[in-house]
Amino acid sequence: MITLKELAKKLNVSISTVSKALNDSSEISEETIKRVKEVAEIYNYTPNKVALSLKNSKTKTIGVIIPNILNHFFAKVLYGIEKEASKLGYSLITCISNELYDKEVNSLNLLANGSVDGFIMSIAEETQIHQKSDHFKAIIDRKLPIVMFDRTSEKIDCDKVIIDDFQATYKVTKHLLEEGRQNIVLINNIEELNVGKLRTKGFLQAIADNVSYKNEPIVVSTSKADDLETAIDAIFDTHKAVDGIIAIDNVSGVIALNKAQKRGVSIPETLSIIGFSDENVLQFTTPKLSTVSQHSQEIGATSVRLLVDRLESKEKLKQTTKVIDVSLHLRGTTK
Amino acid sequence: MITLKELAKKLNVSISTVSKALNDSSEISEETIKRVKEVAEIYNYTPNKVALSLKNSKTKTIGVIIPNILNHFFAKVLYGIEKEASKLGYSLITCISNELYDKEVNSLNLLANGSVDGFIMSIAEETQIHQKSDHFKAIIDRKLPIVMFDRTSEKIDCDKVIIDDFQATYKVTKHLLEEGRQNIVLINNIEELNVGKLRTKGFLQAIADNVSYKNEPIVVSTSKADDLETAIDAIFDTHKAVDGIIAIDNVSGVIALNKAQKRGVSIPETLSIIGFSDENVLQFTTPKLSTVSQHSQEIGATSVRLLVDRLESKEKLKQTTKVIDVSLHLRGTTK
DNA sequence: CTGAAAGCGCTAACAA
DNA sequence: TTGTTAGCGCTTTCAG
Repeated sequence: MITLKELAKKLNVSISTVSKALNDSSEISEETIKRVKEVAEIYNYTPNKVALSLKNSKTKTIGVIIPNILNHFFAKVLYGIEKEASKLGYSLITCISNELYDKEVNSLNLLANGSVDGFIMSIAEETQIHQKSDHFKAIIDRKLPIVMFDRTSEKIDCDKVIIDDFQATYKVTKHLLEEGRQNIVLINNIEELNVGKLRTKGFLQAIADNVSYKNEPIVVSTSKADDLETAIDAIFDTHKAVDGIIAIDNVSGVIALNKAQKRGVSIPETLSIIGFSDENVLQFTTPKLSTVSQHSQEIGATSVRLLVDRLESKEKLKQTTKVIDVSLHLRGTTK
Repeated sequence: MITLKELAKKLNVSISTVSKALNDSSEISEETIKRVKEVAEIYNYTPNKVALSLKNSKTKTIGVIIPNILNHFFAKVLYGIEKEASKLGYSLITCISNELYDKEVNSLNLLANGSVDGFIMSIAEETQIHQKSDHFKAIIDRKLPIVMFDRTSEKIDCDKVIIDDFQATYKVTKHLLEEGRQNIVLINNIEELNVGKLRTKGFLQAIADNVSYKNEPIVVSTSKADDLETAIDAIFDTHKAVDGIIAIDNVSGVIALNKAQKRGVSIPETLSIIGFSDENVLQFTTPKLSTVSQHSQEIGATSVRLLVDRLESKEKLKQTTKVIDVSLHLRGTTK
C-alpha cells in the first residue's frame, strides 16, 4: 500500500498538499490537483482505512452478531444487512454467538474496542432464557448504539426491528378457523424465546375470539424433544382429529407435512399446514408449504437504516421500534 | 472508551509507564504495575483496536468473501471459519459477492486498504465463468494473502482448500455400480463451475472404468433451466429406465427424491439417489437422503489455519493445497 | 497556493 | 524505574 508520504516524495510536494489535492480542496491549484491525481492513479493510491478510522473516530463498520448462521432466517437477514450496508458504504464485522451468552458478551466486548461504530444483533437463546441484559447496557453506555432484530429485550432501550409475532399467528389461526378447522395444533419448537411466547399468545387469542370453535386449543412444545421428527410424528397419534397445524419455527412445518403425507393424510383436504419457513424449503415439498413470510431481508435492511440514521444524524434520535409486516402466503397446504 | 492518556493523568504518571505496566513490562516496578492495573480495571480500559492496527500494521482481521450466504454449504463453511478464527483471536469482515464479478472486485479492493490482513474466499460464479483472475493477482501483489476454498482458480498461486471432487463422484458412482445400477443419471446444476466439471468427470471415469456397465453415461445439465423442479421431474419421462441418480449440487438430490416418490418409484429398491446436500435437509425427507459429506465446517477451519499460519510465520511458506476428505453417508436412498 | 505541525491512541527505542 | 519522543497514515489548523 502506497502512502501519502511516499506520493509526496515522488511529487516533491508536502504531504498535506497531496492530501488536500486528493480531496479537491479549493486551497490547491487546478494544476497541482491534476498532477497529484495522476500520480496517485498510477500508484493506485487508496487512503488507509485504519488511519482514517483513528483520525475520525469512526470506522464505517457495523458489528453484526447472529445467533445461528445455519438457520436460514438469520442467513437471510444477514444477506439483507450486507446488501444495505454495502449500499450505504459500511462494512460488516460478523460474529456468531452460537446461541451462547458467553460468546455474545465476548463478541460485544471484542468489537466495542473501537472496531465498529455500532451493532446489529439478535439475542442468543441462552441470553434470553436467563434474561441477561447488563452486557447490552454496558455497550450502550459506551455510546455504541445497538439495533436489535427479531429477538429483542424489553429491558433495553434501543432501536428494534421486529415482526408483529402476535398478529402473525392471530392471522394464521383466523385463516384456519375460516377454513372451518376445529382441531388446530400449534407446534412450538422455540418456547424459550419471546417470539415463541408471543406467537403462542396470538394463536390462543384468535381461538378465544372465535365463538364457534368447540375444542380447547392445543399447543405442543417440542423444544426439549431429543428428536423433533418423532415428536411431530407423535402428534398424529395423540391428536387423531387434528385438521390444522401451525408451525411457528423454521422447519417444523415441513416435517409435519412429511409425516402427514407418510400417514396418507390428504392435504389440504383433511389437514391444513402453515409454517414460518423461508421460501428455500418450497422446492422440497409437494404440495408447497403455505407460510408466513417474515420478510427477513427487509428486517436486515431496516436494521441497517435505523443504525446508520442514528450514526450519521447530528441530533439525538429517539429510540424507535419498527414493525415489519408479515404476509400470509397461501400455497398448497391450505385451502 | 478511556485511553492511556486519560489513565496516565489519573495516575499522575506518563503514558508510556501506563502502557508498559499494562503489558507487564519488566521495566516497571511491581508496585506501579499493580496500581496501574487497578485503575485500568476500574475504568474498564481496553486498548483501542484501531490504534493498535495502525501501529502494528496488522489488524488481526480476516476478510471473508462468500458467493451466496443462502446456500447452506457456504453458510456452514462460514460457521467453520468464524469458529476457528475466533479461537485464534481473529475477527471476520464478511462480504457477500452474490455470485457477481463486480461485487467481488469491489469487496476485495474495499478491504485491501488496510482493513484486513488477508482473505478467505470462494470465487463468484460470474468470475469463474468469465475466467477472470487479474483482481486476485492485484491483491496478492499488495502482499495480502488469499486462501481460496471450494471454488478455486488454477491461474492463481495461493493456498487452497478443496475437496477431491473427481474422487467424490468416482466413489459415489462406483457405489451405485456395485449396487448393480445400469442406468445412472448425473444431475448437474452447476456446470459452469469447475467443481461441477470435475464431479462430472469423476462420474464419467467411474463408468468408463467399469466393463460391465452397458449403457452410455447420462448427464443432465439443469443450470439454465428456469425451473429446476420441472427439469428434474422430466428426467423420469426422458429416462424411463433410470435406476440411479447422482445430484452434485446442494438441492437437486432432495428434489429428485420428492419427484420419484410422487411417481411411486420405490426407493431404494428400484432407484438409488445420492446427493451433495448438507445434513440440514435430512429432516425433510423419508427415507433420509444418502449424501456425500463435504465436511464444510472443516473446510472453513482449515482455511483459517492456512491463512493464519502464513500471516504469523516468519519465513515465506510455500503455497499449499489442502484436500479435505469426503465421506459417503449411505442412508435410506441407497441399498 | 503550499507547507509545517499537531493530534487520533498506541508502542518502543532511547534518555534520564 | 520512569519519562520523552518519534512514528504508524491521515486530516486540518495555522503560518508562510
